[in-house]
Amino acid sequence: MSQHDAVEAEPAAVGKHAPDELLTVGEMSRRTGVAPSALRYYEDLGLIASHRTDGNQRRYPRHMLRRVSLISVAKRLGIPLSDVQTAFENVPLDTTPSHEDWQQASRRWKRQLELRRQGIEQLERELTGCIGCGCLSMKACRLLNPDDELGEHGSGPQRL
Amino acid sequence: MSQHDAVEAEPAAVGKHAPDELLTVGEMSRRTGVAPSALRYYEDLGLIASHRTDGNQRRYPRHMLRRVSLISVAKRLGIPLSDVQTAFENVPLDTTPSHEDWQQASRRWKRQLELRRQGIEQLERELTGCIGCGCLSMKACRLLNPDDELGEHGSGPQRL
DNA sequence: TTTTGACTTCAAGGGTACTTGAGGTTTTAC
DNA sequence: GTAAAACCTCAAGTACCCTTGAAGTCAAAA
Repeated sequence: MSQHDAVEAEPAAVGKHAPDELLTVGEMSRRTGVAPSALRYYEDLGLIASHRTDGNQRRYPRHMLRRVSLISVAKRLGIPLSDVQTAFENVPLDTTPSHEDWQQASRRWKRQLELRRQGIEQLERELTGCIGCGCLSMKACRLLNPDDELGEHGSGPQRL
Repeated sequence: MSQHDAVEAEPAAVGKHAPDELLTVGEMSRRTGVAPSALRYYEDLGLIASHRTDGNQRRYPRHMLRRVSLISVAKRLGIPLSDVQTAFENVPLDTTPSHEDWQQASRRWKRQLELRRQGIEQLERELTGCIGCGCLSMKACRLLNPDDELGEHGSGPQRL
C-alpha cells in the first residue's frame, strides 16, 4: 500500500535508524525487490559496492538503495546494464553521492529515456499511418526498414 | 539514401519481379539487415516460415519481409521475442496475411508500444521531479520503488 | 562442365543476466 | 551456549538470442 518512503524504512529486526546505518544483502533485497544473487552480480560488475564486516559480510550504505532501484527500473524498461553503467558515470561508488552528482545522473537518465521514448513514438506514428493507409504497407512504412543497406550507393542490387 | 520502398526492390541477380516472387535467405538478410543465422533462428521459433526448393533451400514469400522488419524494430526497442510472438497472434504464417490481419496486428503493436512509452514517460516525470527537488530523493520518488514488497501486508518488517 | 558462391544441418560456442547448489562461516535469537 | 538463519565463495547451470564452424549440397555463372 504505502508506495512512498518504503525505501527509507528501517528493518524491524534492528529497530533503530542512524542516517548512516548499513544494510545487509537481505535487507537490500527486501527493500528493492532485487534478489541477493543479483546484488552480488551487480557488485561484481561494479554497478554497486559494499563495505565488509570483520566476518566478511556485505554491508551496503544507504545511498546504494538508489542505485539498485534505478538499475531495476532500467531492467523493466529493457535497458541493458552497460547503459546503466554509462548513466552512473561520475556518480561515486565509495562515498555518498552529492546533490550535484545525482542531478547530473538524473539528467543523463532523462536523456537516455528521451531517446528511447522518441524511438517508440516514431514507431507508433508509423504504425498509425499504416493502419490508416491500409495494411502495414512496406511502401509507406520506411520505419520498417530504417537501416536498409540497399540505399547506400550504386553497387549491388537496387530497386528497378 | 532512399529509405523508402527498398524492401520492395528486386535482386539484381534475378532482374524480374513477379509480385509473388520468393526470396532466398541471403536476399532476406540484405533487405532487412538481419543475419541469415538469425532468420533461421526465428524460423525455428516459429516467428517466420519458408517454403523449400527441391534442393531443400529456403524461399521466403514477400510478406515475410514485414514480419522480419517488425521483429528487428522490436529488438531495437528491447522487446523480447516472446512479446513479438504475441503481437503476431492471428497473423497467418502460411498464407499472405490479409488487410485485416495486418490492421489487427498494427493495433496490437500500437498497444504494446503505448504501454512501454507510458512507462518511460512516467519515469521521465519522476526524474524531472527529482532534478527539481534536489537529488533523486528516495522520499519523493515512489517510482524508484514501485513494486515494493514491504507494503504488501502486515507481516514482516515495515516502516516505523 | 566445372567452379564458385550461396545454401543446408547440426553441434558447439558466446554474451548477458542472472540462479542454484555445495560446502563452509557469521550473526542473531533463544 | 547452541541452534537457526543469514551470510560467504566458487563453480556450474539456465534462459534468451543468437554466431561460428564443420562437413556437405545446390544453383548459377563462366
